Amino acid sequence: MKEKATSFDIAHMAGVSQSTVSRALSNSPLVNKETRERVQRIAKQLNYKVDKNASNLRKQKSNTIALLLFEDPTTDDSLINPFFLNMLGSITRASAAAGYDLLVSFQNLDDDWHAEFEDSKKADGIILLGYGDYTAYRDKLAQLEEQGTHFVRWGAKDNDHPGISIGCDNYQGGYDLTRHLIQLGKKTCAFIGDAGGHAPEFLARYQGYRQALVDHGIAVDTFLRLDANSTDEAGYNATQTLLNTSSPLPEAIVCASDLIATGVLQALKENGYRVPEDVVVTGYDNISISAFTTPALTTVQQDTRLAGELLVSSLLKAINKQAVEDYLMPGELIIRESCGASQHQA
Amino acid sequence: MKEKATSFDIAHMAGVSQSTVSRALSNSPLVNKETRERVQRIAKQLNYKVDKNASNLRKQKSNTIALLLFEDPTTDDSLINPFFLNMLGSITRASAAAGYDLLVSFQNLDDDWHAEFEDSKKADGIILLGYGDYTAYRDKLAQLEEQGTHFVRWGAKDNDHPGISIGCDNYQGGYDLTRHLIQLGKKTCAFIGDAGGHAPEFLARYQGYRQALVDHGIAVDTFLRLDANSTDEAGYNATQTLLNTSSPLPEAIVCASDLIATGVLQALKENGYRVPEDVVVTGYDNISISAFTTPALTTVQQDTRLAGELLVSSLLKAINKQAVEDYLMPGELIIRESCGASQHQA
DNA sequence: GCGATTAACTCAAGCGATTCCTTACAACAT
DNA sequence: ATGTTGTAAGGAATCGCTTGAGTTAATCGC
Repeated sequence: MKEKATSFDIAHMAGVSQSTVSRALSNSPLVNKETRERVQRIAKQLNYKVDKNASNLRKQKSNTIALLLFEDPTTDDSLINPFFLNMLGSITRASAAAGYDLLVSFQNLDDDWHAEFEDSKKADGIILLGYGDYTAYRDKLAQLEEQGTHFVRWGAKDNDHPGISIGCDNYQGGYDLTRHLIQLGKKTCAFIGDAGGHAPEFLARYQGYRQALVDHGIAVDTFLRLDANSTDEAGYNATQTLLNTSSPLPEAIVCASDLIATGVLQALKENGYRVPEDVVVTGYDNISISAFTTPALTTVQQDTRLAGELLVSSLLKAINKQAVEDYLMPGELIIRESCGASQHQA
Repeated sequence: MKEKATSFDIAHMAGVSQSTVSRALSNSPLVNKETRERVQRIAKQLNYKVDKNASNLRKQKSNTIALLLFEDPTTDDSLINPFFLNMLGSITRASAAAGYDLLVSFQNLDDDWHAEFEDSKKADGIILLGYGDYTAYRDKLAQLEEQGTHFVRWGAKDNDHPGISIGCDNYQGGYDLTRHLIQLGKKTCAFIGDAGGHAPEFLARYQGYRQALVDHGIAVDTFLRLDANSTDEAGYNATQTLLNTSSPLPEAIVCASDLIATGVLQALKENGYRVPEDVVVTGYDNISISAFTTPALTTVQQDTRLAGELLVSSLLKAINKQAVEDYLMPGELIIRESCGASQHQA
């Protein structure tokens, strides 16, 4: 195996200095067009590639974004929430489009993640992704900020938290969904999902749900609010609880995520209830599964493609010291069979 | 914002030379235990992290794996096949466990990917992931090999291809699935999936299907073989074609992937056919959707966790110049309702 | 025609670690 | 006292590239 070529080799072959090679390869106007093309031709011939480590070391920047995916510690770690998997896909695309490499890493919220990436110069900035109770990690975020680390966080803006946030308007989504059910004539709505605050997203969805009830003069019944983290299993269990404690069954069940909703559908089916005839169900996220359940889930779609692009572009702006603002994306109501509405709406 | 500390700063504070700091931080036995601990303590205090670029440059190795995900150019690029998304998750975990960073990148098969990563010293090795017709890219793989780039490829071993492969035994999977249907009494089985060779995985599944038919004395009817790439839409369309051309309907439809199978289910439902009563359907991959379709899909599960671990560990072995062998993992038959069998089997 | 401008390069100083090669010093045997 | 180990640490040369400063030689203005 031949040694890998360096810029000196190219310089030698092209009969110019090594610095000229460097400039030529970065299309600097400081070098004559002919020389530039000659150098580039030779470089291509030798299959030469700039050594990123050397280049980064010298430039003190890595052209790399680190993506930290936080696993929900409360769920089985063998599977990632499909929603985040989609986000990962879209972030990958967006950063590639911006010419940045993407370093992906799974983290536990408890780990020492806050000092790993930008400090070691592996990345110019960090994207934080995950449901999760950032509250307990506020100090770590604060430390990131104090270190001057550039980062963006997925989630709704919370004034308590340092740093910039890109997120979906979960409150509005929960509101829209619930209002839709009310307009379909449902008088009693349960809510299944961890609204206790571990996942701020879920809490916001709950609050939207609650406000919709209030605005339409429906009393909020705390017995109709059940805890569940974002798994189908938790949804299944919560439904069993609901069936045991609440009689008659509410007319609608609003779930904090599609994953929960699938478990709910399962439990209802096993207990002989028909959806949407006996009870209507809604999810949240519009993960790929939700179009294929029976009945297909009415849900709220978060635009993961846009989200990925916004996360990346905001981070890059921050890196380049431009002003960046938090952004709250609207969710889109996706109406399918599980809510019992027949007409579709864009 | 204070400047980031370098090893010189630590050296100065600890009253030792910079080379001693470097040794102390890498736990070299060449430095006295007390000195080592003192240096490490100071480093932690200053929140010092070794500069990866400098370190990598000097060591000529990056402790990073590049994952190249090839998109199927024939499908809508906005969505990634959920199976590969799962693989991505498991590879991420496995490489993190091995202490390697993971650089993720989406590529078109047509791009210049073959010379990007290891050459520029961004990664010590490459994992190639994607369905796909590697045939047309054999020369690129060969070039990788010639450059001395370390890489592992997801997919079945093909003697035509350079490099090592980790894959699932798609032939056996297709065989098992089809035999299962035959044992359930099905006499006519269609196959939907691109068996034309674009996706070698699909071809192997088809061949297994075919052999099962032959072994049980069932004639292979080429009219019952339909083309479809791995999308639900393609499955839907193929089913329409099947309904138009084949009468009566075959007793079973074997699909090359779960995604295809969901489209098939959809089309059958819209045309008033019941699954599994009128016709049974099987998928392949056991993506998360397949447990939630109605009826739930009988399919073959590929162990993505094991696959990820094998890909990573094989690559690391190759990097360390140890012998590596191709590996063909067995698939596991997952029996659900769509094949009409009532009993479950592990 | 001569100083001033400009285009096109070359020089050389880092970037921050790693690591081979010395050196310093104490302990021990001769 | 002299030579021989062994242990701990320092010196300094890289790794391959980027970039500010310095050097030519040609072009320009008046």
